[in-house]
Amino acid sequence: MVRSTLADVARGAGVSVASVSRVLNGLPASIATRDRVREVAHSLGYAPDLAARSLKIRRTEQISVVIDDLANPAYVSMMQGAEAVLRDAGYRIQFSSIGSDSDLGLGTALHAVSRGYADGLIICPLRMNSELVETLRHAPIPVVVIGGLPRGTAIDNVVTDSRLGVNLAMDHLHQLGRRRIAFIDGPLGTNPGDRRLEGYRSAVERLGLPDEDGLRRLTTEFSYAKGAAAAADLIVNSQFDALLAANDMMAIGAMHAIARAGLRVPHRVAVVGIDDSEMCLYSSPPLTSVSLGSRHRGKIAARLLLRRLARPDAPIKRVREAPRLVARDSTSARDFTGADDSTSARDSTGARAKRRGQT
Amino acid sequence: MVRSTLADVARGAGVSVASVSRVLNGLPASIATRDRVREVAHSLGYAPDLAARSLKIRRTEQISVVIDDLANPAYVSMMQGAEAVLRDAGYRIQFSSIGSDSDLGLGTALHAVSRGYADGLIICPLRMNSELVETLRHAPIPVVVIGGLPRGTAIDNVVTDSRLGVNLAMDHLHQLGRRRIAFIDGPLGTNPGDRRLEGYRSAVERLGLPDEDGLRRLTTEFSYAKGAAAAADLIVNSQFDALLAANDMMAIGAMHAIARAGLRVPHRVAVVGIDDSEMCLYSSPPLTSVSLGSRHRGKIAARLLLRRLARPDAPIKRVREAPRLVARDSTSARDFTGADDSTSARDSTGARAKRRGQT
DNA sequence: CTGAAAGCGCTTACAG
DNA sequence: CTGAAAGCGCTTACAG
Repeated sequence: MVRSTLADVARGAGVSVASVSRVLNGLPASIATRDRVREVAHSLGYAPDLAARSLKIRRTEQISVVIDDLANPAYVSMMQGAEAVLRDAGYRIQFSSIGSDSDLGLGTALHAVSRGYADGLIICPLRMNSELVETLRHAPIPVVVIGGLPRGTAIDNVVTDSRLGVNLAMDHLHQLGRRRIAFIDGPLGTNPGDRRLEGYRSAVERLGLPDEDGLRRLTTEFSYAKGAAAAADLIVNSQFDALLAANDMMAIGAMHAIARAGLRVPHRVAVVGIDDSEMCLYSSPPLTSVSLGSRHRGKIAARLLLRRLARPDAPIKRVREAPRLVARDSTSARDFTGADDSTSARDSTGARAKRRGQT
Repeated sequence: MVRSTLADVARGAGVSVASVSRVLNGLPASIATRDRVREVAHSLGYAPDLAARSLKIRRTEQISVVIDDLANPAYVSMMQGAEAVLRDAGYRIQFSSIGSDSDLGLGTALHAVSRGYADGLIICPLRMNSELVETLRHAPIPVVVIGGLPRGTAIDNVVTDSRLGVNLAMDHLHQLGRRRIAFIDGPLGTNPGDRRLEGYRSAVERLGLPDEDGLRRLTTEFSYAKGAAAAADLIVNSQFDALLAANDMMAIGAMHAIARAGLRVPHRVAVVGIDDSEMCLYSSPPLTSVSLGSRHRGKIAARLLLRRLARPDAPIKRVREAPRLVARDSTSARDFTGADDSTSARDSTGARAKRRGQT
C-alpha cells in the first residue's frame, strides 16, 4: 500500500522521469533503459497515478454509465450492452446507480461523473425533468441519454416506443379473447410510468375495452413487491381475465399474488410483462413480455457516444429501437375458458386452503 | 460542453484563483467576493476538474466496488449494501463488473481501480488465486475482500460459510424425508463452486445419503440457463426427490426444467437455492434458499473499508456472516408422497403433452 | 480577507 | 535515445 511515483522509479533506475514515462507507455527507448525501468517499476510495485495522467492527457479513458435501479434486470442489460461496446473500444466502464428515490443522489452522481472521472456519460434516467435536461445539456463531457427527451433537445439519445409496446401487448391479449385487461403501472412522473399509461389508455380506447378505474393500479416502484401488492388488490376488488404490468418485475410479483389467490395463469388470468428480461424464460409459467431491446439500446447508446467522442460536432442523432412482443406460456391461448371458469374456481379453492395451512 | 476552469472564473470575477477555490469549497470569504464568484461560476457552468482536485488533495472521495457478474442478484445486493454505507460516509461509489469469463477483464479493472480513481476498493471475486491475492496485497489503496482468502493473508475480509450453508440446506431436505438429493454446482475453481461442493460432499457423508456421480452436475456458469440444462439432464439420467442448486439463479432455472418435465415442486422434487435473493419470494413456488446475507456482507465490507481508511495501521480484521436457511414452498413438506408418486406421474404426462403442443 | 506561488504526478514537445 | 522543463487544473500554506 506504499505509493511509489515515477520519480521513485527514475531514481531507482538512474534515468529521468521522462524516460520512465516513455518506457511505461511503450514509446521507443533503448533496450537497456527499458529493461532497467521495467525491473525497478515492478520491484517497487509502481502503478501510475491515473488522476495525474488524466490531468495531463485530458482524457480519463473511462465512460460512466448511470442508471436508476441496479435491482432491475432491464437496466443491468443496458449496462452490459454498453459495456461490451465500450470495452472493445478501449474504455473502462464505471457504473453508478443514482437511486430513483433521491434527487439528491442523482445530483451528486451526475456531478461526480460529469467531470474529471469520465470522458463521456451514458444515462438512463427514470425521471426526465427540465432541470436534468439542462444539467445534461451543459455537461462538460459528451452525453447520451437512453430514453425520451423534449423535442429538439440537442443530446444524442436512443429511444423506444413503450406506448407502442403496450399496444402490442394489448393487441395480443385482445386476440386471445381477453377483454377485461387490468394494468399495473409504476409511478407517474417517470418516463416509463407515463408512457405506458398512455399506451394502455390508447389501447383500451382503440380496442373498445372497458375503461374502468378499477382495472388500473399505480404503484410507487417498479418492483416485485409493488406488483404483487397491486395484483392482490386487483384480485379482491376487481374482475379481470388478463393483466399487463409495466415491467417484468411487477408482472412476476403479480403472478405470485395470482397464484396465492389460487387463480391459474394463463387459464384464468393471462399475464404480460415489459422488458423481456432473461427471467421471463424461467418464471412459472414463462412470462410473455414486450421486449424493448434493453441490451441493444445499451449498445447503441455506447456507439452514439463513441461517435460523439470521435466527432464532437457531428449532428445530433436519435435512434429508435422498436418494441417486439415475445409470447410465452403466461398468455398461452389454449386453455382460456372465458369468464365462467369452473375449473380454475375449483383449483382456486384447493390452493387457497393449502396456502393457508402453510403460512 | 465547453470546459471552463478556475482561472476563467477568477478572471470573470476579478479575483484570484485562490479566492475562487476558497469560495467554491466553502471557506471564509467576503460576502461580495463570494457572491460574485458564485455568479460567475454559475454563468460559466463551471465544474471543477476532479482529476486535478484529486491530484492535489490526494483523495478521490470515491470507492470502487468490483464484482463479477452484474446479472447475479446476490452481487447486486452486496453492492447496494456497500453503497448505502459508503454514501452515508460521503463517498461516491463506482461499480465495476469484471466479468468472470476474462481474466483480462479482471486485470484491467483492477488496474483502473487501484490507483487514482478511488480511495479504496471492495472486491468480491469469483476466483481467488494467488496472483490476485498478490495484486490485492500490493494495491496502493486499502482493499476489502468479500470472500475467502488464504489463511494469514493481510487483507480485511468478510466471509460466509457456504459449506455450512449447504449443510443447512441438506439437513432441511433430509428432515423432510428426502434421500436422493441432487446437486447442481457452478464451476470448480471458483470460490463458491469449490466450497459448495465440499459442503454437499460432507453432508452426503454425514447424513448417509447416496453418494453417486449421477446426482451431481457441474455447470460452467451460475446462471438460469445452466441450472435449467443441468436439471433437465438430471431428470433424464437420474432419480432424485430433492435438488439443491449452488445459487438461486440455477435453482430457478432448475425449477423451470422440472416444471417442463411435468414434475411438481415440492411434491415430487423439493428444491433449494442459495443466496436468498428477493426473487425467491416471487418464484412459483417460492424458493427455499440459504441466505448468505449478501446485502449485509456488502455493508460490513464497507464498514471495514471505512475503518481501514481512518486507521491505516489497524489490525487486519475478518468478519464472519452466518448462513441461515429460509424455508418456503419449494420445500413444503406436506405433500411429499415418497418415491412412488402416481399423482405427479399423471401430472407429468398431461403437462408434457401440453408443452409439446406449444413450443 | 486575499493573492502569489508552490506543487500534486504525470506527459510531451523541445533540444541535444 | 534521453533529459530538462513546462504545464494540465486544482489546493493550500504563507505573507500581507
